[in-house]
Amino acid sequence: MSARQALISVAERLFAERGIPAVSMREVAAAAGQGNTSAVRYHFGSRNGLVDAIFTYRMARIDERRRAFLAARPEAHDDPRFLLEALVFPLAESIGHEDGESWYARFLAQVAFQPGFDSFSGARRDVTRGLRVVVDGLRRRVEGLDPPLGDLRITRVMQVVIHGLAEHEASMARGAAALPTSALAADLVDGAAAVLAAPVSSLTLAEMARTRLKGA
Amino acid sequence: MSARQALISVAERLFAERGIPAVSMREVAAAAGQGNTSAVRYHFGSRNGLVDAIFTYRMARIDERRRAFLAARPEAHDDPRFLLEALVFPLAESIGHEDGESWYARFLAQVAFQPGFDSFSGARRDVTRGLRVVVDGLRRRVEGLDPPLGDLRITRVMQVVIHGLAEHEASMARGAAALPTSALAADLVDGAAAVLAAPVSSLTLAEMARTRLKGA
DNA sequence: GCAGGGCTAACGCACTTGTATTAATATGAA
DNA sequence: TTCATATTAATACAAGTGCGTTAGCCCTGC
Repeated sequence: MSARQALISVAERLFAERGIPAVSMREVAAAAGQGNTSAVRYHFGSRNGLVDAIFTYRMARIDERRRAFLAARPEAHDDPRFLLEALVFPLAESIGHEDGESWYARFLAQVAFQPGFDSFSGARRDVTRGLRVVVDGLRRRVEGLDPPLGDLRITRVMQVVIHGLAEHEASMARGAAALPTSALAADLVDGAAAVLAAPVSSLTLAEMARTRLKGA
Repeated sequence: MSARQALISVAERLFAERGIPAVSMREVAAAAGQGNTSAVRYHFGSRNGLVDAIFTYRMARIDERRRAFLAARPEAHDDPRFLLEALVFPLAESIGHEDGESWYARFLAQVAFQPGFDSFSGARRDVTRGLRVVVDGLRRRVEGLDPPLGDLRITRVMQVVIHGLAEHEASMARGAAALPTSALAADLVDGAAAVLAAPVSSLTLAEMARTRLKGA
């Protein structure tokens, strides 16, 4: 394994276990077997460069599987449940039955919701082409709602999926997972579908109308 | 304002904005106007002590309102929607129309899902009595499901609510909130109710049966 | 062979960190 | 007032931090 690859793997684990800002670049280098204290700086430029590299390295394979999943049923691209499966399953596979433990979900949960982080810009764009298809499809699904509610639903689906997987990954790590990953993934799709299609209550409608009047 | 109180307020903001491990104790003390670099250590013992103090300080008022909300309708303690309102509204009020900006939701999102964190133990127990009523009520609601699924639903509700509020708080901070807090809170109840009551798909049932056989 | 460039090791520097110690000051009860 | 106690200020120190520089290594193309 190349030094660059070792740095990525080791950093992914340390970041997931202890939080990204809590890990020093020296420690990453040392844990990757590098005598050089500036190894991370040399290979990735900065801490953010390393974070990007981890994100991209894993997401490349995941999104590849996602595109394959989508391509298998082009006629179903308007079925929200199918889209959610395309969102969840490739992620779940990558944390489930690899040979050993996994850390990517916990890493992703820290990165994906940082203010200013954009999954579709820069070097990340190439490894989120499948994700974009999913998000666009889901967006079409919530077009009937008030625009602010629709956007909210999309983010909420992402939160449910990513934090749900991260929580599961942590449970597995401490040997306390109540379900195998495949079952959890299926349940996660159920939950995400429910969030997406949740009926808008009369209270919500009233509250939106009330505050809209007030604002005008 | 006492020094202790100033430290709590300032630390809450810094932790929310930059992440708990990324903020040094010196910086907290300095930002609170303390010349003493060991002020946090003196008042709270450690970083964790400070985190506990922030959690407790805010949660005391929030849970008080929650208990009042619950007490207003004792006959509705079996209505999941009412329980979710008791969960969400007091939290939402504390981040919505206070005079200024708020940071507690983002702080809470970092703390509440840390492995090993228990909202109901130690000094936190007193300020989560209302929360316990809610959780117990919700638990009764999911008794019909397979036990692992029920627990999963409860955690998922918590994730939706806390991360949903944190996201909203961050949006407000950058002036990009699509909805006022009261409307978002109502929508969050809709989402949480949907997650709680999401039907278990045939795929999930099949996956659970399959993997249970395999394990036996 | 051998020159060159990519990679690694070793080390330095200025600065920050948690932790501690001691002195000064505020506070409140007798 | 007076004195004990609680709080704050002013430093100190060893360890760790990001960042940078220099020198050696290995491997490939010529």
